[in-house]
Amino acid sequence: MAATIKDIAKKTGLGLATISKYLNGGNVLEENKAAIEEAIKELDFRVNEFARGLKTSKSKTIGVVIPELSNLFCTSIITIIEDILRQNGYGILVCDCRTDEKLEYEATEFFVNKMVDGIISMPVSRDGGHLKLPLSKGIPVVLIDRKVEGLNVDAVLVDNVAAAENAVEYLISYGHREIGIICGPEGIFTSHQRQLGYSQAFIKKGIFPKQELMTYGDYTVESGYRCLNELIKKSESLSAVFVTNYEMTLGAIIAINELGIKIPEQISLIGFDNMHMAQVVKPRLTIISQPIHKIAENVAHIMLKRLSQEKNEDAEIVHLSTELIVGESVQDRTHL
Amino acid sequence: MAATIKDIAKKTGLGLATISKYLNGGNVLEENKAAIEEAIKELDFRVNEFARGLKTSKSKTIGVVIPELSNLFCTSIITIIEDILRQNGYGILVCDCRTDEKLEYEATEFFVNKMVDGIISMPVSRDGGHLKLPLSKGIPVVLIDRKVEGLNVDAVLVDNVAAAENAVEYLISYGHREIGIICGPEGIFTSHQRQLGYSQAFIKKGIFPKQELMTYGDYTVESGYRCLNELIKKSESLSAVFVTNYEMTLGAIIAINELGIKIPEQISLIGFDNMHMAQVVKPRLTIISQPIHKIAENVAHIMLKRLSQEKNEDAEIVHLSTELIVGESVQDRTHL
DNA sequence: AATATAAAGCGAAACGTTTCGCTCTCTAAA
DNA sequence: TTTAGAGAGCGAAACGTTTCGCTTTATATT
Repeated sequence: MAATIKDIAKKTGLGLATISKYLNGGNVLEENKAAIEEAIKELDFRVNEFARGLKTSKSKTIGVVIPELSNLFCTSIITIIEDILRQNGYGILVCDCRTDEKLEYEATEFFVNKMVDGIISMPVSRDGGHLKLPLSKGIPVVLIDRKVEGLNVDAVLVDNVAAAENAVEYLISYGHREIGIICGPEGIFTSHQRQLGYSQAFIKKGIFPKQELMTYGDYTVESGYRCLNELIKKSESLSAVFVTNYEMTLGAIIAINELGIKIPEQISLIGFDNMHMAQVVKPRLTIISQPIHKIAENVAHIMLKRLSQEKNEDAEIVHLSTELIVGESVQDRTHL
Repeated sequence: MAATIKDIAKKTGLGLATISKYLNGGNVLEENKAAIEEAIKELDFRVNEFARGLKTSKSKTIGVVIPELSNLFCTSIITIIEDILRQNGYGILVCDCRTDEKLEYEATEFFVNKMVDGIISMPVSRDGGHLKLPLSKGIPVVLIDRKVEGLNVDAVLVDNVAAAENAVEYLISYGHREIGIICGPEGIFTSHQRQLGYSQAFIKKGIFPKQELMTYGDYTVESGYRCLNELIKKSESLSAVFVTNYEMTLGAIIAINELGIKIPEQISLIGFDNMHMAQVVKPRLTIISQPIHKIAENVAHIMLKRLSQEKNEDAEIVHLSTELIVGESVQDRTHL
């Protein structure tokens, strides 16, 4: 039914190889080019990607495995990656593994069977077990947010320890001591890193971080809301809270407002991500901002580089740093 | 390099056709089945989907075009659809067209060129122009949230007029008259529908809806925040607000809390979507809840049905209704 | 015992590209 | 004028499946 290059060849009187050469950017006489283009338009010819793939073993498709599709950090990054990859002819197959290692493994295998040319993963599993299969097949893998030890794989990372440390140091420097933290889920790498930064900031000042000021959410609005209420209950003298992702920051703000507590007079707050939101709320939020654009661009470009090169060089690990955007949600207590 | 069915045939001593039959669920002797399975395991054989696709013209891939990946309504639905489709062997190619008609068109064409077996679209364009191409190629299309006039296409719809009407009627029945609405972007179908329902509720009571109480956001948290502030500025006697999506509901709540206005004593609120969130906030929110699970399931199953049938029957239009979940965010003013 | 029917298996052809190895023509250099 | 070399073009083979049409074997029915 659909036109093939044979039809184009017949119509133009040219050979198969010439049409193919045209399609793949080879040298073809101007007049023949024009003829081919006309025939293509007339017959509404589209390359059959199955046949092409059979010869080239390239699907021009990248698999993306992420923990949650309902997480703004994830989706913001995907949107940008998708944009860049599509402009280069690649489509993205997406799977949200719901922070489940088993599903993550299955999704990755599914992608390999679907013949993806590459895999982008924001890994859930600690050992990156799901990546063994694609790697053994020579399929390039780029990691987001987490390096997997022992695996020689490209990764784009953010220094989460430093991010959290900066936030807490900042609070300490403004005279805060009773600082709560709303962490992510306990098993997750970034969550652990941010908690580590929190503790380090205290330890460097010779203060021992208090266990009861650490609460664990699951990166959702609801859990931020719940954890903030927990903190308020646990500590009478709580003067500041550091929230470690965007959704939980929203939840925490809702809870604080509901309790009629004033930011920053009664409680100081440092949030996470989404500068846009932070600017619009009053008082403007002091936040840790991750370079989402840079992360996504790096991931996409590293992937494109891998896809276009033969030899696999050593893994490229990009480290990006976060920024502390100062708003008005932290009170200066040094002169109190 | 990779094993093919020829290798399996050689190893088992069986013919090519038998291996193929096995792979596609035909009748094969128990003992041969076992032999094939062993060979498959040993050689780590995986069907080459390019070759299969070349013969069958099926990619086992569905393209999904949505307006925004940062919208929870969209992503919640996609997550469920993806789950169901993957369990049936289908992968989903995703494109977030940023509410841009041109990008929507390009994405759809891109998907057609990528040989998707079907397209799921939450359409941005009014005339569904982007769907002409896939439809002309006999590629099944399922629409979410919007029927396109003149196109005989399956769709899963929610009665947004009734949803908004119910919400506003409810407010009116509780004695509210000065009711603001935070609408979505002006060009968008669902946005328009909800606004229509708002107006109808008033008109049915013989009241003429006030232009100045209608504000237009863009379905983001920031715009909800902004619109609520607009409403407060515009009307002194504002007693209730109806917000027409989840993100803007969040933004509105943040704004209300910030202004120190009490819900429901000083202002009543009806939000949209995300029951989970609505339950957790205090006071519990009264919301219009869309049947996200049902929407996604219907879309996925209609698509699967289309993919497995030869003849194309008439379009199936599923209408789902929303629910008004009563919380504590609306004040009874009838006895004031 | 003869026959019909079902089950299981087989090879060859076909799907629509890309690419190898080749030829022919034209221009530029010697 | 001769000779290289580049530019442009060509057909055939190959990629790894599925499927058509066929044969053989086993079982059930008469």
